[in-house]
Amino acid sequence: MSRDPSVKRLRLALLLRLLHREYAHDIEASLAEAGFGDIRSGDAKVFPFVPPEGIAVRELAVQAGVRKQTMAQSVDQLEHAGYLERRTNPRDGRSRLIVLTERGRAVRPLAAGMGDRIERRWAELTSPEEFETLRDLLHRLLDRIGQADPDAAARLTSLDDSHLD
Amino acid sequence: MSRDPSVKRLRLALLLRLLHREYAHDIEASLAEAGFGDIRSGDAKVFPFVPPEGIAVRELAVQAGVRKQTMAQSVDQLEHAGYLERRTNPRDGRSRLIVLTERGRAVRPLAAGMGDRIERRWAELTSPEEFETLRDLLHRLLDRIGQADPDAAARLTSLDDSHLD
DNA sequence: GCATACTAGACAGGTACCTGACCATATTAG
DNA sequence: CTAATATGGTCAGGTACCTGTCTAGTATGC
Repeated sequence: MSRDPSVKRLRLALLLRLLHREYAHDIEASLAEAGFGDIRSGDAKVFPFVPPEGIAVRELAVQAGVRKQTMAQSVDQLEHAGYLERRTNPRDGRSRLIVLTERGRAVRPLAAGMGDRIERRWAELTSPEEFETLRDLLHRLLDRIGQADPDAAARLTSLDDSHLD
Repeated sequence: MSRDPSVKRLRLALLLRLLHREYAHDIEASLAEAGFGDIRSGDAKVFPFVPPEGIAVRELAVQAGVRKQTMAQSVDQLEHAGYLERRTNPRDGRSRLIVLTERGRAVRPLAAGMGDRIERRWAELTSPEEFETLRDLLHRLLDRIGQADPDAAARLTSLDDSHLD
């Protein structure tokens, strides 16, 4: 793992931010190309987690690693755009079941594969081994941070899907 | 680099986001602890780049890796809170020079060291070698993305400080 | 069987970024 | 020296998250 001293050592935070932004741009481009330009990149994360029988907003939030309020906002957007519906949950009056509409079902396979495709493309830009190493290192670092700091652990619960909020 | 199959493989985007959020939380905690609770984490990035003779907003933005509009917002905040001033630039009527106030100068050394301290702490949570590898891999991946895609390259100019906007 | 938690979701508001359009000043080219 | 162009800064508006608080339903404990 050679270190090139001619390259300015950028702050880690900047590297993380730039890479995350590229990811979002890629998602957006994929959606637009497939004719779903009205889905915003942040909302695409919903689709892979909506099963045919429906799912609660809270559970969706845990799966996607965001707060329930953030997920509720995405669900609002997608409901408005006609990709999904909120149904009452006959088994729990507080909860509502999110289900895909016809239109939403058309997006599902695309959305599920999108993240994989981007990661595969990136893996090929360096090397698959290098990319897996990168993922492992990020994961390990997050785990260690969570172990070292209970507050951080609470924020990182999405890693082991205990509860959020 | 052992890969533990029992750990759920999280989407790269989620790992990046969570780690970036932890970084921001740490910055915030450091500021609050040092008595600068009125500085928001995103604005802290300004301090390390303001030299005694002053600097233009645009140049600050390049250094920090954000758009000039974003930097202008941070400068507004910090000016309001009394950490810096905008002076007219005698050499260019369009430009204004950002300089630290007395109060701002008190923050500078702290702000400059904060990022380093967090990175050092994180490096110790795994191992310094592992952390440097992580940084290198992030950097390499960004470089490759920039090489492969001119559009991405344009967004990533902060890596080689050519122009933004 | 009713008071006391606990939960799902909604509502309000904030942060750290982003894009696009615009204006005033500076630079350059004919 | 003027016209075209480039640049620094601002204004307006949007996105993807966040925190805190509230309400309405549900589950539990005596």
